[in-house]
Amino acid sequence: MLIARSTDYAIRALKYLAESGEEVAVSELTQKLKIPWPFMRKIMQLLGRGGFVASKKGPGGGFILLKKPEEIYLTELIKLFQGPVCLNECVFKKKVCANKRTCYLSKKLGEIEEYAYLVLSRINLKEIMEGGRNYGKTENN
Amino acid sequence: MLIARSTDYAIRALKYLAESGEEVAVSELTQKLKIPWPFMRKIMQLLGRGGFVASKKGPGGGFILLKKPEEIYLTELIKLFQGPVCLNECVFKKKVCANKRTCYLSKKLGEIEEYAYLVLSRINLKEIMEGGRNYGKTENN
DNA sequence: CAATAAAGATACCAACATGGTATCATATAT
DNA sequence: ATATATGATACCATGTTGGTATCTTTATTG
Repeated sequence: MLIARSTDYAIRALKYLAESGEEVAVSELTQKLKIPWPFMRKIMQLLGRGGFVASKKGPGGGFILLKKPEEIYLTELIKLFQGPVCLNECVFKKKVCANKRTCYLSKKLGEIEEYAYLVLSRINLKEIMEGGRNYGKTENN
Repeated sequence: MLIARSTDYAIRALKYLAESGEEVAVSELTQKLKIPWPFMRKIMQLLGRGGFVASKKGPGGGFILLKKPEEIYLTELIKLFQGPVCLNECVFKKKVCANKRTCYLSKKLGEIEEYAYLVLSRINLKEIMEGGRNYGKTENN
């Protein structure tokens, strides 16, 4: 799977922050986005460490977007929540396959990965917000 | 990950069968390919059910290739061992995301998946055998 | 025909990743 | 001072996947 749940939640949260423009507490996020509270907190903390949002403690505190939506690229979020985009890691993690360079399959998988990265690295939050008018709304809303 | 360990083992086994041309027992496969015996058996059984190989019981029995290498496509093997190639399944398995059709991200992920499928569906065993002269040889051999 | 060598079927186990929870510490507004 | 927010971190639950074990069935061969 290219996009994990955590990444998806992060996108929704960032989108919400972008639309709000002001400080938003996790309690609000969790209510509006219907995402489990402690999990949302964890995600916001990571976003903080990743430099996407700033946090303010205390009453009235919360999170605020640090970057412009058009500066937030999908690959960066994926990297933060799932590690580097990778589709072709050789099956033999430890004793790495000796023939990485000459392996035909590895080459082909590499091509796919490259393409995937290219597409993903061009997608930014702004695009997502505009392109999918209803991103992040499930059947239940 | 696009290719799981089981699929990789299957490819190696098929390659071995193709090169051998005759009935090969799991015990031989397991020795030559350095793959755990019971796991190899399981994989061969699946390959049998998938119609890639025929089996013969009893002494001297084993598995023999049913198709020509150029007729064995990677996507079919992947489907057999990992299920359908899928990179963009919506995170919300049960209550499926209502906006699949209008979701911008889903569209983009779909494009990637399509490309991946295209590349993979064109790769056949013959190509792998020729292209990667040493496919399936790890550092230890 | 008995013994043996193979596969068929199936249930089980272990390790790891991921989604999700809980708790205690720290900062800040009022 | 107290309430409300985040920071850090450790823990738990579930699913997937790699891997194992066992019992049954079939066929060869002496």
